[in-house]
Amino acid sequence: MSEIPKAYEPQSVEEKWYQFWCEEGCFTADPARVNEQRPGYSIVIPPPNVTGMLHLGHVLNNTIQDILSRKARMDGREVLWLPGTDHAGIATQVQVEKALKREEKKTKYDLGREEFLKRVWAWKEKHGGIIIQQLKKLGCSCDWTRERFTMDEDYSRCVQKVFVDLYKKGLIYRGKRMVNWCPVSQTALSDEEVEMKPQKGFLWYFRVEVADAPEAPATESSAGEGTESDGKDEKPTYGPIVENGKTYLLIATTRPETIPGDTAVAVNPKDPRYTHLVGKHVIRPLPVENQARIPIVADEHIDIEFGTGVLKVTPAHDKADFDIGQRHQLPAVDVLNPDGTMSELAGADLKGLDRFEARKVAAAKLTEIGALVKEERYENNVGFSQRADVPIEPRLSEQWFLKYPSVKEALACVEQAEEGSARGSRADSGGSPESSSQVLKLEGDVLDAPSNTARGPRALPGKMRFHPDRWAKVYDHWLSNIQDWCISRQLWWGHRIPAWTQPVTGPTQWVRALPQAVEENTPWTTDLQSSRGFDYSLSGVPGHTTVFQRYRLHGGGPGIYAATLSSVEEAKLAEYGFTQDPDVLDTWFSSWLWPFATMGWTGDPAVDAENPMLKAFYPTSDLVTGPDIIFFWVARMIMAGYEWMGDLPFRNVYFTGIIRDKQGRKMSKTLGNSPDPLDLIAKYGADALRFGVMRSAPLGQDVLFDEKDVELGRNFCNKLWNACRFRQMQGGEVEGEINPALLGSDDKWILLRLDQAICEIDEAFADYKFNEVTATLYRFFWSEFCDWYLEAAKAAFQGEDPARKANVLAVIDFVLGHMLRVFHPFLPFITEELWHDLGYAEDLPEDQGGKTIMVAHWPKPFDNDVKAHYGLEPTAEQLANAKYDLVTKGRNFRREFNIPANKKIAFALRPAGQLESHEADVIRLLLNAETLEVNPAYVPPKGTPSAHSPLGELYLPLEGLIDAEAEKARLTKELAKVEVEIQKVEQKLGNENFTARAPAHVLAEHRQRLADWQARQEQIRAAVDCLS
RNA sequence: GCGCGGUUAGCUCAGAGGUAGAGCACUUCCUUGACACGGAAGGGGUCGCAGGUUCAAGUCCUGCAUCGCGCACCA
Repeated sequence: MSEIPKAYEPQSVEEKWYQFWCEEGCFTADPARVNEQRPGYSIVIPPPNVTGMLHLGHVLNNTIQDILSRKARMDGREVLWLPGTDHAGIATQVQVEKALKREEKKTKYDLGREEFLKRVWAWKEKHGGIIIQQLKKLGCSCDWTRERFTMDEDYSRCVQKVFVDLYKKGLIYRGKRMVNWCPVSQTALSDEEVEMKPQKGFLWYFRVEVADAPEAPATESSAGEGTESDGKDEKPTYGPIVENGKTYLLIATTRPETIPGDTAVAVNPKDPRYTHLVGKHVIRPLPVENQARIPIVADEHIDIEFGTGVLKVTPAHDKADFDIGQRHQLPAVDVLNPDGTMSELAGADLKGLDRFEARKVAAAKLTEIGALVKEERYENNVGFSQRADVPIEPRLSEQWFLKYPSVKEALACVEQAEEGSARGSRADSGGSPESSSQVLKLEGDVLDAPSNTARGPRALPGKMRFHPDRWAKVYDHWLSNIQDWCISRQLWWGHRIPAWTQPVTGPTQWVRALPQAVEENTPWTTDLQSSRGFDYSLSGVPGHTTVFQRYRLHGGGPGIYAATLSSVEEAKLAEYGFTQDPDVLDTWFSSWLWPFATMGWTGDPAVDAENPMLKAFYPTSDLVTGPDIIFFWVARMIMAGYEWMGDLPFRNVYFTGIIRDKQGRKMSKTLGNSPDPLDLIAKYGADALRFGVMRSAPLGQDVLFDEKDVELGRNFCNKLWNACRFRQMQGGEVEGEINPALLGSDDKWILLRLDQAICEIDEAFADYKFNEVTATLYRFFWSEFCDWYLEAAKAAFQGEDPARKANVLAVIDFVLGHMLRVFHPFLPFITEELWHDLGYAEDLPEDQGGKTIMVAHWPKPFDNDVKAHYGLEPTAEQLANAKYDLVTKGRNFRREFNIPANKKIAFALRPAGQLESHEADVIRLLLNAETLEVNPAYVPPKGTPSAHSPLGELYLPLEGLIDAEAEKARLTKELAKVEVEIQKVEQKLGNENFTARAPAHVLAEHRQRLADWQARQEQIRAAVDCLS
């Protein structure tokens, strides 16, 4: 034991212990140690981007994972918290491209693919470890020996394997379709990467001439626009315009620049205004040099109410239009380049312009040719690229798609917490895998045995639970309506698609080139109808195969696709004239394998069945992540888990809230409202940051972050530090034996409070309510242990009884020893430091806290034997409570009568019964009294303030110093309050319905309450009498 | 449009049928031998609104208001 400094200084402590834990291998999981007595517990980290920097979201997320991991270790489980990063395709590539431009003024094309990728790897080696280092500062107990990266060789192989497997199953296909195109990143995106945002723009109304209109009836309105009768909101009505014998249609659009791409206009077949024109043609106004005739088609999709009821159809640049085009066999004219500029086909006026510039020019052009009728301000939802924050461009493009596998299983496994039946599963998870901790039987003090509480809404066997469970509904909805996943990205950084292609130029070309067997067995497939591929070994080397499919694109030529994992086969394919697909896979197509690809999964069932890591740690126990990636990641991992492991990937998913600033705004770099967690750690300490964040993060709510929370965390640590320092300053034997015979009411009270706290904490843990745990920790340690128990203990320390003093020390050690352990998951550093400083590690076996508090046993609530042994009967608690109540009232006198807090004054107590002298000593000390005269026959001088308690009457005899009138006023005020309470209770008890129907214990409680208030009333009245 | 969440003390949030809670902020007093990153004592709420169920409603039900978040092809 060394002297500890007055204020807690986290920096050196944190550094020292983190290094110690790592050097001693405290975080390293060993699958060989897993058995019935020692169940495995596992979490895979949601891999942060290699480009990433730690932000408060990471702090929240990873602190929770660390708490779960550390708690599980103390529960006696073998814990794997598996860390790593993902390669973040677009984000990383963009960063490196930017750096390249800045430093060398070059583009990736200047370097070429291979050289560019070298640069990305170099960049990754240099910057990729930053976030990992930051997680270490936070205290994360990840198994760093098993750190993974999604581009690791083994991991990449898993990705390829999965691709070929799905391809072979006919679930992956290539198709020419409308995709979400990001003109900045110049790649396709999945639907999930598109964010709808309201945009202010214009609705342009322009007219087009019907080229082959029937003779206009004379009665036809000649105006295209009218207004509906006399309504206040003048809602224009539209119809064909007849003017000078010509018929025109009025069309509303937000995107006039795409007019050159229009290949039809469409109306609803039920729209009487236009039915006679269906089948006719209009003259497309742009480009002016190419005013083509395009048909008027009838399609149900058109909303009669919207705009003019006429829709321009641009199959190449709108998803809905594309579908209409399919239904009516319309050509698609692509008027945009991949970078968002207008193409040749857009015509001379627009060609080369950026799409937004072109929009203005197109509108001007319409005005110029007299086609524009009007423009109005308009707000609509536009899809934005999440990554580049620019409007996406729906674009017809050839991409790889995936029909999601194992959807049925994924839908079935997540328990929907509905009213009724599902509620039943809340109770004991008797048969659940989580209860495997119940088989734990560890020797030692009952108080030291690990907790085996497995209450709460944990998942049933084979099932999964979301916390909070409302996300199950969101998940369910998404999974029930999913579209095929566009998995190819036009990037260089990522997993290159292991598919090779060769277009078929002539009817027999490929047949000559490839072996007969391939031709005969290779099925045809299209993007609408898939089938299983044909497996063949081109090289003839055993175990090396290629999967072939013959492919016909929509409106395109036929081709052959081949997918293989084998480099030997790849060489052969090259020989036969195949080229590898240049694209890479969506990053999520690799992260969805994270829970098992990180554990050495190979895809070979025989090998995987013998994999000790998978056997010990799959399925993982808990996943902690943000709800913003429920579709991107969580749902897809569940599908992958079923598809390749035949089992769900995790049992519980904890969804964190989103961290916002104290005004409720999202954290963002541009707002500058996102504090750097490392600064906070430097200023307050990692424990303080952890505690502060956890304290303000209720389950299922967003977190409004305030630096004050971290300050509070620091204060808490400092308080803990000083409480332990106080203990240390008392000296004496460490963790002496507690003698039950010497326990006073305060000792018993704090032991009961400790028991209560442990119960509450276990319960909150079972429900993943971490902020409730912190609330209990805070209350128990600060409001109960420090404010009352330590203060009361000073009476023994100042007293003359060495046996009592030693016993109080033993109680303090007992409580602190338990407290440090329940604090440990939240405050790993300071608890480890104090654990050793106070000498609690000394007598314990190495693997039970002797080396580190990390594996000290989690405290267990007291059983009846323990309670009986220490005499922890409810009356002990009542006596202590009565004492504290009396003390509070006594202290209140100081304020009422303006007596400075530091002035020692004399009190007198007329006890209601027997009061042991050391109990009186405690009261005297807590009152900061000069003396406390305990006298059953005490008669107070007139005008003496008094307070009533079950322990007796407390008096403050300050002759001459007390203003009798003021005291009378005080008592009268209190009397009024008491009378209000009496009235309330009497009213209730006077209600026959209440007395007849309320349960007995409620009734009894009310009667007791009334009696208490009435006694109080009497006492105050007596006191008032005494004053006059 | 559909779905989900919030609305409780000045602020941030707990509480889910039986006497309204915490932290911060505020007021007064206190550098007393663990801690001023501290101690003591206080003040402060008709629990968004309106109905209903109940002996009893922040708590359960129905509607409404309001803020926020998902999902959705209205040009």
